[in-house]
Amino acid sequence: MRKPRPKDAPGNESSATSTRERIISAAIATLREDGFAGTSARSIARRGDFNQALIFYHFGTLIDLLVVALERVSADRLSQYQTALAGVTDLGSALVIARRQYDADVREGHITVLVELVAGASSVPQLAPEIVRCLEPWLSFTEAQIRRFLRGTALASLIPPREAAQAVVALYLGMELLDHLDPSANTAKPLFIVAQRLHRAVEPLLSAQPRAARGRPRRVPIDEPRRR
Amino acid sequence: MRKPRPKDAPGNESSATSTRERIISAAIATLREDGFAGTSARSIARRGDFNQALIFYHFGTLIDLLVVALERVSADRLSQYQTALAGVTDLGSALVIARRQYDADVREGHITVLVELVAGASSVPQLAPEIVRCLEPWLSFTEAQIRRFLRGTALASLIPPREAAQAVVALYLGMELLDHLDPSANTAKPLFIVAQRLHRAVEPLLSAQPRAARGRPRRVPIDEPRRR
DNA sequence: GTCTATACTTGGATAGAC
DNA sequence: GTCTATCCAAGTATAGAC
Repeated sequence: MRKPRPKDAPGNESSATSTRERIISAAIATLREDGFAGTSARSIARRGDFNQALIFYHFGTLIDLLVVALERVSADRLSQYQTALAGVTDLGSALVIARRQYDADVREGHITVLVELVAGASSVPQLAPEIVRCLEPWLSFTEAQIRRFLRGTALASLIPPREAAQAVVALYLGMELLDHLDPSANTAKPLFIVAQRLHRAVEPLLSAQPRAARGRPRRVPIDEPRRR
Repeated sequence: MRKPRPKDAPGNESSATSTRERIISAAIATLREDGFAGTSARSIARRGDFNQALIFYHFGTLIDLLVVALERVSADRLSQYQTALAGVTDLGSALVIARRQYDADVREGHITVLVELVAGASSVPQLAPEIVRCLEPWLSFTEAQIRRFLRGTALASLIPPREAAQAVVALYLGMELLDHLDPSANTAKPLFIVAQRLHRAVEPLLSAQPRAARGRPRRVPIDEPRRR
């Protein structure tokens, strides 16, 4: 099936791997600066100031290069969020940190790259499965956070963590997509503020019942089997 | 700037406008069946069984045709939602109706077309402003609904309708995008169920205080000026 | 491993006959 | 208004010299 590619990781000689890195960086930069539409083998090579043919020598295919870039950025950002939220125990400060992290991502354009690729999958369907693969760690991370902050609250019986995680990721992507279509929309920023406001208002009703609930909310019957 | 296009609406002779319609339908069908990646002047013409050159005669540009298709589908769906939700007064049945409507949209692939175009804007940037224009009515419709169902509840002082509407639309798009990347994900469907469950649980705390609030929630100070 | 040159394909768009 | 034939640009990918 696959084209007989030279090799994915060339020998360890001199500047070999270094060139690979240069190409990856150039690909990421091009996605960030010129968007998916402006990302071609030629434009990447121009930006990175190397020969266009090198892309095919090192990666076999432009798409394969983009997939590597995707993995790189995705893993990079996720680990940032993971370490940033590692020691945090209360939802309030988690929101503050997430917001700070998000601002940085927007400022440095990390998210732009991901969104460009996600959207780009509509033009290059072969990207779709790869994106799904890279999104999965985000989903389970988000799910874990939700589980963590829901534990012991009244909402725990109402919100299924997996589905909530999907919704959060979808909301995140959707907001970026909108802001990206119309940079003046600013969908995402005010949302964090509202979230914090809501949290402050609702918090006393929830976390104020750490274990034994006073007048605990009746468990509403579920009309579908709990998944996963 | 624009190329000297023949005319947007050709004379009223015989089957003239009828051809225009055929082309539009074929474009929509192609977007739905083959996705944005599979949508070209040639593929549209093949599906509609007419000559490829007709597209350029009637619309000047492939993109212009896609924009017309976008407007068509968007306006169509929105009016569906509007009439469906017209007489509804309580949030509970609104959720039921929205869910029914949504199921129909998915089944018939209407949303697919919109999402393909939204995502396609990453490859054809000229689509972006047109999409923003078509999204605006959805935003104000959603905002109006939120206003309507929030009025008189305790949440009214916590949730700014415009921002909430943006979030809802973003969530909607994001879920479709995810389901579209991975059809087995099924992000959207369970969300409606959770929403209904949440509503049933929270409802007594909210709508049970129609006017004068008993022990009304203190108004949390806002740290940013209210927009719009 | 890197370069130049080029083959090949796809797809938007136009000319001009009918 | 519609068709055939064709042009042209962009972009992926490869061959082969260095």
